Amino acid sequence: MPQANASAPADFIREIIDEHIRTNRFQSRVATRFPPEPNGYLHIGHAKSICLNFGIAAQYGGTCNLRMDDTDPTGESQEYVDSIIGDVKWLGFDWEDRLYYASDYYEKLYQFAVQLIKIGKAYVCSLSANEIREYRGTLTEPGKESPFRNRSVEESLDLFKRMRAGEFKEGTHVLRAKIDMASPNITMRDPIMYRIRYEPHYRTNNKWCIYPMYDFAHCLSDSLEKITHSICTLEFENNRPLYDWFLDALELESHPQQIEFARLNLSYTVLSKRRLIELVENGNVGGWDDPRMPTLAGLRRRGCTPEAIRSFCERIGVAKNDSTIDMALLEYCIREDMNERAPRVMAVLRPLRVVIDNYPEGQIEEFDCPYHPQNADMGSRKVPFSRILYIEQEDFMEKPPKKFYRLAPDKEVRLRYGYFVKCVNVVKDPNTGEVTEVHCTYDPETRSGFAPDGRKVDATIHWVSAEHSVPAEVRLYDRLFSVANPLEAGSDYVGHLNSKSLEILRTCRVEPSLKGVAPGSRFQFERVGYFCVDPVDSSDQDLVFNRTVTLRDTWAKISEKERR
RNA sequence: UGGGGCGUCGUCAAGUGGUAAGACACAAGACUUUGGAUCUUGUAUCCCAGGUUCGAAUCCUGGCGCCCCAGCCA
Repeated sequence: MPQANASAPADFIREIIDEHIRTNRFQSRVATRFPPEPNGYLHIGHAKSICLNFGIAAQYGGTCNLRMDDTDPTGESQEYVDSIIGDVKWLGFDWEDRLYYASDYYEKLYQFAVQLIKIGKAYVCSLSANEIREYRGTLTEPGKESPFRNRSVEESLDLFKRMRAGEFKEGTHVLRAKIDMASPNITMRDPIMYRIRYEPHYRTNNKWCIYPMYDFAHCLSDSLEKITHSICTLEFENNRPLYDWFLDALELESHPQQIEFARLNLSYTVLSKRRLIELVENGNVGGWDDPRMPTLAGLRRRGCTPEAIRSFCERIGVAKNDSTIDMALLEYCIREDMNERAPRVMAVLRPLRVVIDNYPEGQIEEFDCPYHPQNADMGSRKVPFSRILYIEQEDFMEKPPKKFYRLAPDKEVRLRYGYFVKCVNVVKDPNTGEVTEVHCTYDPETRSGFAPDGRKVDATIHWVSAEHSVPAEVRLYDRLFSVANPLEAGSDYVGHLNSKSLEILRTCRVEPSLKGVAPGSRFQFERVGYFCVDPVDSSDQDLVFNRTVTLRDTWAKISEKERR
C-alpha cells in the first residue's frame, strides 16, 4: 500500500484526528472506510475519497475497510461490485480481509430497528408516499405529526414483523424514527428507516422485502465495523445529527465521528454517477471505460497510471470549499508521471511522403535511438532509415509563417537521430494543389544529427521509414465537454459535449520496434504526446493506440496567437 | 422570510492576531538532437462595511454572495 509521505498535507480532517489522538478519543485508534454503493463505476471523484480514507489509515497506522453500501436493490449489481473492487485495487490500495457489505448487516439492522420500536423511538407509519411528503412540511414551515405516530409499541412491532414477512404491498407502510416533525433540519422530521420493496437484491435475492435507508444503515454499519472517522462529502452535513441520533438512541459504544469534505469537481467533465450513467446509456460514449470518461476504468484505458491519479489527489487538497479543479492539473499530473516512465518512440500520425533524392536507392541504415533522453538505463532500439520516409503533414509548410521552424522549401531541418535534410522540391496534386510529396537532399556528413561544420538547424522533426514502418490506428481523445462547466446553464449539459472529443486516425505509421507491443503499454510518440496500446481493441495484426494526453505544445500557442 | 455549510491570486490551497506558503494556469527569459523535459523570474492585501488592537486574512458587529436539505436515493 502506498505510504503517505512525511510531507503529506495537513488538512482539516487530519487536524481533527490529531486532536482526537491528543484527547484519547477512540483510544488513539484510526479506522476509516470507503463505502461506495455498487450502482455505477467509480470515477476520479471517488479516487479523491479513496486516497483520503486509505491514505489516512496508512498514515496513522490504522485500517480502512472497503464496504459496499448496498441498501437499495434498485440498480445495484455484482458487475459494479467487481468493477469497484478492481478499481480500488488498481489504484493501489489494500483492504486486506476487510471487504464488507451493508447487506450482510440486514439481520442486525432489523434487530436494531426492533429495539428502537421497543423503546418508543420508532414507529410504523401507514401514510402514503404523497401524504408523507405533505406532512413533512417545507423548508420554512414545520411538518405535521403522522396520525400513526402514537401507535402502540405492540402494534408497530407487529406491523414491522409483518412488513418483513411480506404481508403488505409496497408503499403501504414504512418504519420511521420518532424525532421531531418541527425540526428546522428536515432530515430530523421523523425520517424513514425502512421501506417495502419487492425487488430481488443482487446478494440477498428474495430473502428481504424491506430495505433499510441510508441514514439508518450507514451509521450502524460504521458502528458495527468500529469505524472511528466516517468521512463523507458535504451534502451529508445535514444528516450528521441523524447519524448521531441513531447511535445515541441505541446507546452504542462505538460512535464514529462523521466528518464532511468537499467533493471533487473537474472542469470540462461531469462527475455525478447519474450523469455518467446517462452518457453510457444514451450512447454518447462507448461505455464506462470509454477513454473520455472520468471513470477510473476510462482513465485506465486511456493510459493513466494509478500513480498519476494518486499524485493528482494529493495535490488538490482536502477542504470544505466548493471547488472545481482545472482539468489542466490532471493533465499536468499525467504528463509529469509519463515523462519519467514512457519510452520515446517515433510515430507519424498524418503521413506526408518524403523522398531523399540523393540517398542511394535500396540503401538501409539503422540508427541507434535511446528510449529516454534523460535516462540511459531505459536502453535504446534500432530504427531503420531509407530513401523514402514519412513525416508529419503539419511539419511541412509550403508557405511558412514567420515563426514556423520546421520543413519548408529551401529549409534545412534535422531528422531526429538521423541526417539534416533540405527541401528542394514539392509534388502537388494537380487538382487540389495539395502537397503530396516532398523532395529533399540529405547531407551525408550529418549522420546522427550533427554537422561537422557546426551549422545549426531550427528544428528537429520525427519520421519513419516508409518501407519499414508499420500501420496503426490512433485514437485522439480530447476533453469530453467543450465548456469548462457543462452543468452551468441548467440541464442541457449533453449539448455541450465536445464533438471533437474523439478523432480516429487510420493511416498512421509507427516505427517497427512497436510491432507486437503488449496491450496497455505506454509510449511517448516524440513531439506528439503520450499514448497507450488499447487494452481492448489492439492486437498484433491491428495496432491501436489511445492518446492519453498531448505534450505541452508551445507551438500551438504561438500559432494560435499569431492567428488572432 | 427555516436550518446547515462556505467565501484568501484565473483555478485549487496554506495561514489559527505580528505584517499573504506552495501547486496548476499565465507571462518573460535561459538551455535544448522532442517548439518536450529542465532551470530562472514575474503576478493577490485576503467578499464588503464598520469596530477592537501598537498591529487583523485571522477577533467583534452588520451586510452581500455561493452551495446543500422538502427521494419510501446515497
